[in-house]
Amino acid sequence: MEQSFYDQVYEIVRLIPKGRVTSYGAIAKSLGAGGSSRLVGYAMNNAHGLSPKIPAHRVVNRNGLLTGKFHFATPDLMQQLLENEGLTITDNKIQNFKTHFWDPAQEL
DNA sequence: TTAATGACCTCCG
DNA sequence: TCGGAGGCCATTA
Repeated sequence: MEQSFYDQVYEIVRLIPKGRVTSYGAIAKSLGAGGSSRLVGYAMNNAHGLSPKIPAHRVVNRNGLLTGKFHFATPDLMQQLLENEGLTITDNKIQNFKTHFWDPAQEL
């Protein structure tokens, strides 16, 4: 199987530095698929059993909201992981999201 | 090949 | 300000 959109997503997600977060749309856009923001989330669905582990908890929606937290082993896992990275989560939302935002296109 | 799905994003009321 | 509906596009069955 050739390097599909998935692999691109996985690679970028793995490049997310500790304590940083990004959005699905930003990843999709950096891949040149601006409109396929949903594909990023879809890829994450398969990223569950991949190795090395994909820090999907560092990927949130445009509002910095933990929309996909229910897809983790436990809904609290995502928030806990982010807090463990030094981030602050309130109401399933990342505080200072803009400050901790990591733009893949900026690194690539 | 066709049809259905999805951890999103944006617009309209 | 809040809620609902549509659109994008690749992957899977």
